[in-house]
Amino acid sequence: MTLSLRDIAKHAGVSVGTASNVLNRPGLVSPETVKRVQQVMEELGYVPNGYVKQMSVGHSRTLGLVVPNVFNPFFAEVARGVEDAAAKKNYAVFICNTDESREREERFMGVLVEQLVKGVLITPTSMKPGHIKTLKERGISVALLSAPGKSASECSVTVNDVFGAEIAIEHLVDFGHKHIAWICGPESIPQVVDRTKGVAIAAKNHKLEIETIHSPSMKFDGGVEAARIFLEMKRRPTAIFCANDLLALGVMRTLLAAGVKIPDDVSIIGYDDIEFARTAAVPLSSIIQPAYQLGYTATQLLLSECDAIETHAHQDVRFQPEIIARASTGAVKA
Amino acid sequence: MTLSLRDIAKHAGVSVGTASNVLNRPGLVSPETVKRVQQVMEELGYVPNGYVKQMSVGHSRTLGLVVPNVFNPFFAEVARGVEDAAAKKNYAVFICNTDESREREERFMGVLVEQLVKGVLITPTSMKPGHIKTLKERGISVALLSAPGKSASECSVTVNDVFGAEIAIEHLVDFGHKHIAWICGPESIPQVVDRTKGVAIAAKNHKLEIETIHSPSMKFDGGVEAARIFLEMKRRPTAIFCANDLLALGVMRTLLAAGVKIPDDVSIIGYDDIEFARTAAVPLSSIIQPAYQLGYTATQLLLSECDAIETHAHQDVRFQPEIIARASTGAVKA
DNA sequence: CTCAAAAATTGAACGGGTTTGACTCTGCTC
DNA sequence: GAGCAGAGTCAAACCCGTTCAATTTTTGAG
Repeated sequence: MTLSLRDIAKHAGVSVGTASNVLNRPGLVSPETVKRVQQVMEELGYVPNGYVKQMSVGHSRTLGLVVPNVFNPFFAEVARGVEDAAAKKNYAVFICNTDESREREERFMGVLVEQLVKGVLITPTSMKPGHIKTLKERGISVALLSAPGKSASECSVTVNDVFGAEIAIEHLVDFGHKHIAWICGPESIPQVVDRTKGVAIAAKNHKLEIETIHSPSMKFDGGVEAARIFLEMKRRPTAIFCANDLLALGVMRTLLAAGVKIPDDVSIIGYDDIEFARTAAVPLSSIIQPAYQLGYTATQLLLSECDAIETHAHQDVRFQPEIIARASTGAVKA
Repeated sequence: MTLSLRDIAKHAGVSVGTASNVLNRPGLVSPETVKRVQQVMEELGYVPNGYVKQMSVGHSRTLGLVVPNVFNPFFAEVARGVEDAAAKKNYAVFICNTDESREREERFMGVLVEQLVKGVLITPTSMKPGHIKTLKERGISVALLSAPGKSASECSVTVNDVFGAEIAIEHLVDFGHKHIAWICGPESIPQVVDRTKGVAIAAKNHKLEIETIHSPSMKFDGGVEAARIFLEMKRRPTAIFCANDLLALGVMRTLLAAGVKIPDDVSIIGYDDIEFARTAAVPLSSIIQPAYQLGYTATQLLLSECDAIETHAHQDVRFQPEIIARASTGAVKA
């Protein structure tokens, strides 16, 4: 049914070996033969079977990108960086969306191993390093995306989340806020942990009162839920720092709907600076992360490891976040 | 290096065939043997080589999802539907982002054929049906996502785009608008064509004056650009209908920045009702499409075709869009 | 024209699963 | 105790592109 290289060889009157060489080392084959074989391939519409090829060669030209939520514009931007870097080296990218679920994360690990991907870029949702060990045992390179590499057995590209949280809080302090709500996501997420650390440092430095509200997810809904909790507090903080923009937008919507004025009654600042932050009802102040860069750099690192696994030295690249102040943060009203 | 089924067989003291049967037809193997082999697999941490397996079987358990822009929340939602439906039948999904580029679309087609995906879900950016034929020749099932199936050789799931555009325009007409700008994307995109049709029908029915502004892309930037053109018109329309929400948000931002009041000076309505439409500076009126459903249904259809290719009858499922009116549309000011 | 070196080509082995036809046991019937 | 069905197991064939040692053809110097 499907066309095999043997069919091509037969049609072109050459051996399989020669046909294979036409594809992979045309230098070894005489120009006329190359032309003839290529013509037959063209005519019959031959496309090599990638599975067999990769099996024969022993490795693939695919990468896996495992992120908690592709639908978060921040990760979308990261993914774009990854794809561009991968495409440059002719790699394809398998995007895996774990939806912040441990179970899905594990399922995908299995799929990736089965698919014999060459390398995996992962933003771990759970801190469990077991997965990564499993991958490495199978000879799959791993790079950590926006999570610090602790094991020193893989590359990582991060943005300084501790610092990012610090400058976010300091921005609020500049406006005179002393009582601040910190809406954070699941503590299994490394970024959340670091940002919480940053909040704590800033709180200590400036003697702030921090109210932590836990959201079960880093998504829009989580923000809606957190805002409800916020609204029920008897003594409301004057400002809110959210672990990402999606949360912040959820919070903003809920607060506005409840008649809370932003920033007059409450200031809000998010994290990630996704495209929609600036188009929000009240343009959202946020912390800028170089998302595209993050993905691009991580992929370059990963591919350099794949290409030269022996000589490769693991690196941790760290970017610095910046603040972008918009209308959602302002001075405390008396 | 890597563990093969032969290693497992040797360790468990059985033949390769039996080991294979343990994995695939445990019914044929005695309970004790199953247990013993499984134990060995567990201990040694065996993961079957997916490539070989798929090669041997001749097909994979992967689907390709080819969309113009994963980063558009609408497609993100579609993708989620696809993933859920696929996961239910234990398929993995390869997400391919064409970025509205013909070249990328073609490149991915090659990758998908090579990867021997079982089926492909595609939202064609170009109208070129050649790709699809190529896929079908290779025995890969295809389903069209939100594009009408013309060839009757595949399933399709669409939302009635002609009607959607009609109700959008009629909504504007209800507010007294007679002079309307239609910001449309590349005409190679089937949805754009249909929506343009709907605009034309409504224009005829209500004797409207339509100004068409072409945007090179369906993305945020396209909206920014289109808005600049709009601002330069000597006699500005009183309302704008955008081919999708991303465009509309780009337009909105640019207009607001230029001091245009929405909806007092200009009404804006988008298409897709992405999550961010309602959180925009001026909550955006839009046309709701059942995005998740779209993806889910298309995948079910595709998988039913994959499972029973002979008995499968192609279907065209068509959803109806609905309008959601928000603050961005209002009556014409005198 | 000869012969060795270079170029081109061949064909079989390989990889790691699946599948299948053959074979060996059981346990049962008559 | 012969005959037989069915369960369990095995070994070999197969899938298809890659690779490489072996063979054939071409080239060109002497």
